[in-house]
Amino acid sequence: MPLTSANARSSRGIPDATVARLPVYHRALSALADRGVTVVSSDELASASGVTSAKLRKDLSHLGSYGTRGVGYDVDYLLYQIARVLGLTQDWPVVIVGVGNLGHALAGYGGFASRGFRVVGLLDADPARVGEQIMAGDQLLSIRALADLEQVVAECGVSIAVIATPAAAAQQVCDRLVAAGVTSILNFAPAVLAVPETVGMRRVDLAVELQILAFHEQRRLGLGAVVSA
Amino acid sequence: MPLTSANARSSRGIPDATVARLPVYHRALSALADRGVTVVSSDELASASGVTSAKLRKDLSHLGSYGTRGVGYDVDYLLYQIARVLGLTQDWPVVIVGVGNLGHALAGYGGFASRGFRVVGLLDADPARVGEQIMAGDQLLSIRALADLEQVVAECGVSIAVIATPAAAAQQVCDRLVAAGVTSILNFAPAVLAVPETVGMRRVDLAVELQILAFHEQRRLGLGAVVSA
DNA sequence: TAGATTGTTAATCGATTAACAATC
DNA sequence: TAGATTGTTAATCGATTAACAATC
Repeated sequence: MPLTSANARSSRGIPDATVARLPVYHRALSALADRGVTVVSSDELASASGVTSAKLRKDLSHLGSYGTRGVGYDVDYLLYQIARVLGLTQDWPVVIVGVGNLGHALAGYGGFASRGFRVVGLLDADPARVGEQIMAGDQLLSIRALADLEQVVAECGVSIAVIATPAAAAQQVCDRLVAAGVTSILNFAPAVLAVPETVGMRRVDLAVELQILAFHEQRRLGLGAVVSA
Repeated sequence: MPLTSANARSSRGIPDATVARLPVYHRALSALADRGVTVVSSDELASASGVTSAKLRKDLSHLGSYGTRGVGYDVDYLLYQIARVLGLTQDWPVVIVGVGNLGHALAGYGGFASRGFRVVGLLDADPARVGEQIMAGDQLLSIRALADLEQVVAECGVSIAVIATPAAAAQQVCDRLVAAGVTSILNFAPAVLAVPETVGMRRVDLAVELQILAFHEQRRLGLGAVVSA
């Protein structure tokens, strides 16, 4: 989903609506940089991002004054500034719980690493699989026992976890992760997870995208969607 | 990500912000129904969904008058009404292009089937894999040749496709899908896909969730996220 | 200087919220 | 009838948009 807008503004004063669009700009700028473009106008970047130039300039103005009047924006510099605001310049240690088909695929999935999410731990409940070597991004990791969950989280400073277990195990894993101090959970198990209100975690439904997509398919003639992971 | 709100209102007059929350209500209602609850008040459903009761009632009022004053909402009836609006009561044929680790996992992933997305075709470029039998939801499917793409789309009335190919192949597959009449593409290849503006497809970035998540992690003390697929 | 393009302003529009009349 | 809870109203708040002054 869209992210539910529980808070109107982030602490830095950047509106949520703007933050939600920054990754789109980041992606468009990356594509431009790959093509060797060094400077881009708000008009060009806007149409590459599918927004109006007025909205783009308004959004960027919340980050600071990174453009040059009469010229445009330096692609690399703007790319860095957006990455910084989004936390993409930081390293985010991630643990994956459940190394079945999906967990295995997610471990190898390049989309994590390229956004600063570094898989530092693979956990599985099956004792027979403990010790198995798996490629996670550019490094080889050994599957560890589920019992080591708390230890891995503490050792590596993990604050983000991916649950890719069977549905039946998901809630118990979730409880242990929260207790261990993990503050973000990406749940791929087909289960609704409960977290104590006091923890203050917000819930984001990836499935929302698919459902809205269906809705729009049904309602709007010829209006489809490209969803990118 | 959040769906970009290109259009303020859908054709039925339901605000986009409301539509984006309907799947959350749907999920909360499902959990209640599973627990045997038959009637729920706006207060109860709101706290189960993480919104205020005022917002919930306002949202539901856009669908119609499905509650009973002094009593609450019938869980099953409301569930059906929301499902209908979201298009979950319809069958959406889906084709998956690229049956590697991720494509294989997605084919078997229960989250598709339970939301009306029925996998009707599996395509792969590797001739050696054509004919291979794969479980997709509750049915056995044979992998077909990539050359059959147009035929499968036409035969099954496919309007939604999942791209799970290597990055290098993604754009070509995307072009063929669009030409064949597919209006929604869920792209898991680590590539930015271009679609002609005239097609009018909207772009939704799943990765946005991860990036916003990182942002919030960084900015807001103790405010995390539960992302559910 | 002249042309181009940013960053900001102010008006418009949609979403949220709290309060309450309607009604079961 | 009395209590409970919906559906709606009106005020508030945030987001979008177009126009333009600032400035490279």
